Amino acid sequence: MPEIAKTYDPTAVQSRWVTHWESAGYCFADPNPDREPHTIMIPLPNVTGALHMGHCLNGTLQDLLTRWRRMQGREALWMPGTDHAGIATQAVVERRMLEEEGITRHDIGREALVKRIWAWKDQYEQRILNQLRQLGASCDWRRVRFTLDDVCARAVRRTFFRMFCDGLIYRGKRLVNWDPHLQTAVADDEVFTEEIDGHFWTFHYPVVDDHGQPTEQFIRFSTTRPETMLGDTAVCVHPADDRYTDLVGRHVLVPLTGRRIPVIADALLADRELGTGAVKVTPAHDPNDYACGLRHDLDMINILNPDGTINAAGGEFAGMDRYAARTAVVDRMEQLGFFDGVEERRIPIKHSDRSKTPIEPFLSDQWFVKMETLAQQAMDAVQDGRVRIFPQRYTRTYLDWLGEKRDWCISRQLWWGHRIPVWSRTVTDRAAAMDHLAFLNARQQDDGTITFPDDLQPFVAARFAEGLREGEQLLLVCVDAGHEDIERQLSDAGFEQDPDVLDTWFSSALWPHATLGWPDRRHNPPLVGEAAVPGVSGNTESPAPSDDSGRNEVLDYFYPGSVLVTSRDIITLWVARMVLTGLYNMGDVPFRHVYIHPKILDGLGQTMSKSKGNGVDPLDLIDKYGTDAVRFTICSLAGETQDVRLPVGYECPHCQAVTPQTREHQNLKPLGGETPSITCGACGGTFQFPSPWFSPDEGAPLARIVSERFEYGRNFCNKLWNACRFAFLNLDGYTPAPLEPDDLPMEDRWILSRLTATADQVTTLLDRYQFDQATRTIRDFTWNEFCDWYLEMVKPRLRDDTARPTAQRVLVHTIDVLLRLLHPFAPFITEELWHTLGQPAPQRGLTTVTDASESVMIAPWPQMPADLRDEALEKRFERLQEIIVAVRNVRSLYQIGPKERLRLFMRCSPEVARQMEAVADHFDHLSRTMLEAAGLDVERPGASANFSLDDADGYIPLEGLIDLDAERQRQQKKADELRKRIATAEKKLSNPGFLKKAPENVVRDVQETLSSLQGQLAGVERIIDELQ
RNA sequence: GGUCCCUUGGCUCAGUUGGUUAGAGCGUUCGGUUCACAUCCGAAAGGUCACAGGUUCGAGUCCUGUAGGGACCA
Repeated sequence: MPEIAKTYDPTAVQSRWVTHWESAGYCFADPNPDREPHTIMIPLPNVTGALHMGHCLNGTLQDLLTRWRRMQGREALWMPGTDHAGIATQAVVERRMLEEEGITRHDIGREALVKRIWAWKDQYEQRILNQLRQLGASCDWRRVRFTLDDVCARAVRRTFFRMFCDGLIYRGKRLVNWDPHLQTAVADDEVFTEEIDGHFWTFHYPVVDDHGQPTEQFIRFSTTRPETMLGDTAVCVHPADDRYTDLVGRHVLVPLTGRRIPVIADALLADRELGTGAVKVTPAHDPNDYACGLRHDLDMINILNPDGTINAAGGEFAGMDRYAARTAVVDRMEQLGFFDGVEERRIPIKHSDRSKTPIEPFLSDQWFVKMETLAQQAMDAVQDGRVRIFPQRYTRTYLDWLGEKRDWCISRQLWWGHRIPVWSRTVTDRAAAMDHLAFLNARQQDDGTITFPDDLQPFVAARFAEGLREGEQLLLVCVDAGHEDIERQLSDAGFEQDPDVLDTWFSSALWPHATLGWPDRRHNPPLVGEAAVPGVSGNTESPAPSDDSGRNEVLDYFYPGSVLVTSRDIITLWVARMVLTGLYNMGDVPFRHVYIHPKILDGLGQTMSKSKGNGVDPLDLIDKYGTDAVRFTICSLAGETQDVRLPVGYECPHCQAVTPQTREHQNLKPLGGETPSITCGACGGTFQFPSPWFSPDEGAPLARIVSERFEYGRNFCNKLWNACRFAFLNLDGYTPAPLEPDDLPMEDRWILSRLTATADQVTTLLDRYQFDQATRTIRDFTWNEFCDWYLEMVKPRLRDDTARPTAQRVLVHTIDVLLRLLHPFAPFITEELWHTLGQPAPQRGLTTVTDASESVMIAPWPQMPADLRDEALEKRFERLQEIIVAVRNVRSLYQIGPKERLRLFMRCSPEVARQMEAVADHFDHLSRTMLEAAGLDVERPGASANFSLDDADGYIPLEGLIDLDAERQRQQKKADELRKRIATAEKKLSNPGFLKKAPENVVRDVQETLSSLQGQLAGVERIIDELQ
């Protein structure tokens, strides 16, 4: 018999099986015509930092689905990989560089910075993939991809090229968040708002007539940024504002620039209630003004240089820093007599998260994807059900966002990412422009389109765009991947590649087909360690080959995916874009289902995020509670509506007291000084703690992160472990043999019935992505039915030579099924127990005996025969449970020790009496009670405790222990309660509306309840009588 | 400003299309070292389902409004 520890120790078990599963290749997925595929693409975590509990939930659910489908016989692919996350990753590396070496990217140049970022990426990619492995993720690790690797890069180039050819990509102006300190644009989510002390100035502009001559009228307005007056191109009022109606359509003069600008009416920008009701409009330096500028076709004047100084458009203020210019502008306006006053005010200012300095809205040249048709197609796919989103309410988020059809800005002024594959040079004369492309034999057609010879056309395209200056033309040439020779020739001919890189989402949008090798239709995608097949033909249509020269079977087989598992903030950023590019490149959706899981919040209710410093490393919790406990708990929390709040604390390494994590802890950083530490409130010792901001000092006392919510999972694992431990200790002499279910004792038939119901229910719940309920269902079965009742009931049989073989077989079979059911939730402990069980019981089964599979991971998902379910039996079993609970209640009430044997008398119908007698043995060992008598003629023995069920009264003689008054009171209370319920039921049944309109079965149920309650009341009243 | 979500015993949460007596874990109280498990076993206490209206024979569940909390988009 195997040695088996008294407590489940996860650590050793976990590392053993991670290695074993991988070397056995169970998680590899390859095209297999005999199986239906099941594909999950990981929502690629970015390489800025380590994974936190949000990713842990995300990964756990994907692994659960993957393992479940694999057991169901599907060829289950879970594709792993990471995302380069352009801005975020470049930002961390730049910040570290600045903090540790005091240098910026301009000091080291593009190539060196990118090299540093690659080093960072290598480190974190490894860390992330390791975290996933420790979580038990059964990804196909041979297929790991990274959004900047060769395979993904080719997909990016091809997509860009196709969109360029289709006229879906264009260059245009756009307001971005400009960080003048770092001289880069930052994304909206890299910006935070902070209130600072500022000023609110009021000025006025003179209204001028058609000849530019001042009239007597003025318009007053207020601003927090006076320097932007240098770029004003309108003054705006509300169309319904009577004060200004006559001024709309006329002009005012900007005194600083001498510019004559219109007074316009715009209900979206102007607010009658606010200040003077009039606002200045600076379209090039304010998002709202920009939108207004587009609506009214206003001039957009950029007044800033990239470093935040005023440019030539600022006239006399040119060259001044924007804040110096602000003072100078106010002074000048005052001198000129247009200044009306100033007040102190708290002003919300947007700051760059990267430099912590204020950002400026800044108009710049960007690349865009036209969304009109692409977005419509992506909407159609959800509306007609080709993609279904669970829970359904999130379809609205998706449709609303896509419905705006705002063009997608895909360029980023960064160095880390896919460089935009466009080479350009300015030209003044379109007709002569083809000379620059003579080496490619380019020709301009009558309609202005530029064509290339047939052998070049599939991978080179060119077009004109507006240049930076008036009248200037830009000749754009886009080249597909794999044609470095042409790129070189373009450079030689004076073309320059665009310095910007593509938005990260552009590459992650392609993830579902790029990782499967698209656009290569002739070769399977390379596995880790293999080189990509070079020289893929540059056919823009990339059709599946019709000849036998090779097929990308992986793409054909695994696309489209089955389900995408992610959280709701990703719906717009990523889900929508994946659908869009999937339809565009593949002509089919990237996945059939999207499952949106809750977000993990910290103890303060903020979402856990890499940038907030409140992330909890799952490995910390795994270290404390074990992987399965973490997985099981987190699954149990994954409901449909609520986010998951996860308060954590630091466990003192000296005394194990827990200090709850606060916002202060989250924000502690060394900032060049000592590593932060915490003083324990219980023992006064100090310790360091894990943080995303720094590494603890070598050898310093280190707290680990704990969260008592995971005790739920840990306790469950231990319970399961011990249930199996008990079984193994009782499997001496086990022999496999087929059983006839109908011949089994009641408890066997009951547990098999319950097991069948449980297996069915879990399957149904997983089908609906109801992970929390599935978890609860399994736990309830395991703990409350299998352990609390079945194991207790089977104990006597395991000690009985005659009964033992059958008991062992049913026990083994039940555990076998249970381990399989639980495996997707808790892979490690189930695998360990599967192998432990395999030693005494290598062959098992109920009606047919087979060899157990070599791993539970590849064992079949339980599908129990429907006829094992016996609801009538379950009903009878419930009565048995009720009686035992009632007896235990009496024992507890009268404080009778567990060893003292009680005697039980039951007054009930002969039929119930027969059933009681059949299970009388169970009374003895489950409640240490002898069933003395059962039947209609049973009389209450004197001095006994009493209880009353639906169809039976019970008496337990307790000589000398019964307190008559107390007993009477207890029964009275019970009777009162019953009368109340009877009144409720009677009221219902006397309601004609209820009888007429309620469904028949509901009425019948109430009638049955009533008679049952009346029966119980009669029993209690009889008992009360007898107590007199 | 728009959209969505949440408010159920001390705490954290379930509650499927409205239908018998609203459940669980933790915590609390009482009692337990019977040869699987004290990360355990047995028993118990504890809820006018945020508030106000409405629909309905019937509302924790559907509708409207109010208050508070949160998320996403602008």
